[in-house]
Amino acid sequence: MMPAQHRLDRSAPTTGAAARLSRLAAMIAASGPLRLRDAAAALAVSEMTIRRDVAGADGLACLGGYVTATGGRPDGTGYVLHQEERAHMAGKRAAAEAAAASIRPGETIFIDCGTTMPFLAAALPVGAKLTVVCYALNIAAIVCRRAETRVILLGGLYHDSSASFWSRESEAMLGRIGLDRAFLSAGGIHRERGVSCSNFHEVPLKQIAMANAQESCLVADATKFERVMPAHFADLSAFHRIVTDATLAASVRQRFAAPRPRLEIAA
Amino acid sequence: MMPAQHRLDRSAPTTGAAARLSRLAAMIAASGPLRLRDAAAALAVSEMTIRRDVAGADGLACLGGYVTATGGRPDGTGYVLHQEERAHMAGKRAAAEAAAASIRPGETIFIDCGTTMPFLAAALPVGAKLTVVCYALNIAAIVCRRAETRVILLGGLYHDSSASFWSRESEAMLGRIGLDRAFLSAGGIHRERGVSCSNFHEVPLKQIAMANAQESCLVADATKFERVMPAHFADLSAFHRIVTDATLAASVRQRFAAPRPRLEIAA
DNA sequence: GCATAATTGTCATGATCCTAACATTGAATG
DNA sequence: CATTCAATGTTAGGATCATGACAATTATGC
Repeated sequence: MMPAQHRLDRSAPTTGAAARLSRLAAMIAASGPLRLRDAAAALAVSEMTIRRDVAGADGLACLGGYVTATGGRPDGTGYVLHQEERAHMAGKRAAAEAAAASIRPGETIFIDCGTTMPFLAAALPVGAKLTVVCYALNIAAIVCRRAETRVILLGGLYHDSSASFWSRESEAMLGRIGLDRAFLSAGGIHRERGVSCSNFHEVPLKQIAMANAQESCLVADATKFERVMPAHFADLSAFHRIVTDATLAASVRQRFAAPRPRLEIAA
Repeated sequence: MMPAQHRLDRSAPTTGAAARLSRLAAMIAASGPLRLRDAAAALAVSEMTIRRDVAGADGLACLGGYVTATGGRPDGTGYVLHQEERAHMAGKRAAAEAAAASIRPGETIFIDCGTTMPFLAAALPVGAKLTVVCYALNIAAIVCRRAETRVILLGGLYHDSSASFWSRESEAMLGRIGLDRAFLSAGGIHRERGVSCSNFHEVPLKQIAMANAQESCLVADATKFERVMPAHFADLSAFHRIVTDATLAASVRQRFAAPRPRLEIAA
């Protein structure tokens, strides 16, 4: 009935299941998912033992012959998706695609970071010869695949929480770029308390982009309304448009009915 | 003989394989790998169509029933590699891994762009708490997954040929970063005509990195020796080490036998 | 030294995935 | 309207993966 741990924990285990697990975790953190047979060969045990080790561990899983980290980070590490994270996927996509529909060929646009913006990046009109300015790794990864598109990535120190970069030089660079449209995301949209996000380093970049853009467009699924996040970065009136999805409650729509920003509901 | 494109490009592709691929990439960027059946359901097509789409795309792959982002694991297992990257893969990996072995915990290192450097990025010692400076998208994609690693990406305008960025601001930023080691790649290594690459925009960044580093290490497979590319960026004597693979011809080894740079052959 | 228990390896079975081949749909063309 | 071709769906098979049972090995305690 009682499980295995009948020995005291050592501080540095060099043999046994615990040692294998830590080595596995290190290998995966270093270079991504690992083939099960490679893991078995590297640790000089059978695949079955790897499976058993992983089965009794948090944060690791065997899927499709690979041993991989669970927890699904935005860069594609790990296989397991949290239901929570995907719950509003349809809303994000609808809002992002509606927002992207307004883009005209030849424009220079700014794309924010966050989990909504990848959908916008993917929905950019093809063959439109755009110039895209961004500061997130996952956005760049999508946009850089497009033909006929100039991509400017604002670099700097990487922040894992939003897969984005920041530096003083990036602020200066962005300040010199004239934008046709800026597409911003937000974690909170509140009638009185304005628009906010969770990461403070994003604030200056968002603000500079809005200041330099002829049109500022806020893109967010309906769950972001009436919420407030720690980092305030703009008042509602600073936006020309808010694009969201159709699940926005009627009462909220009423409260946000104003000439500016114009509230657009994606079909 | 003529391929598919017999219609003029529309401004917004709402159907077709290209549109599905973009959406898939967005979903994966937003919330990690997807179950194949979920992807099929979300895009209202069969799993077979998802497989076919993904098979004809770079950067995505189907693994174990999931569709996931590739790029980051240069070991070839189930991953799509560009033709260029396939060539001399064993040599590139051997040289890169030998070069990475010299890295000590806590160091600040510069990693160049090119097809050899992803192997080095993947071979960085685990748990070493490094600071990594880079200017290529694919390098950043690998390094940003590592835990306990600070990543600084030098941004700017994207150049597709080497998946790298360049800007004046990046040069300034790099100029202010003190480096323990700079790992450089090259397309040509010639005894008299020095070290060269194909893209001119890489030249200043390489030179600044070398100037700021305590040790400059050239990493290249054996096929790069005795060749000259258009953009000269350094003399041989500017390097402390050259790390290459064991297929280097004996005659060439003799010619490059010098106290500096020290020629190291990976086993 | 022996008995016991934990650990690991091997095998077998069912489930799932991957690929190829063929059928079907739909759009463009004459 | 018929034809043609590309794109997609369906089916089936072999390959691979996942899981449980059991055997072999190693470690531990008396």
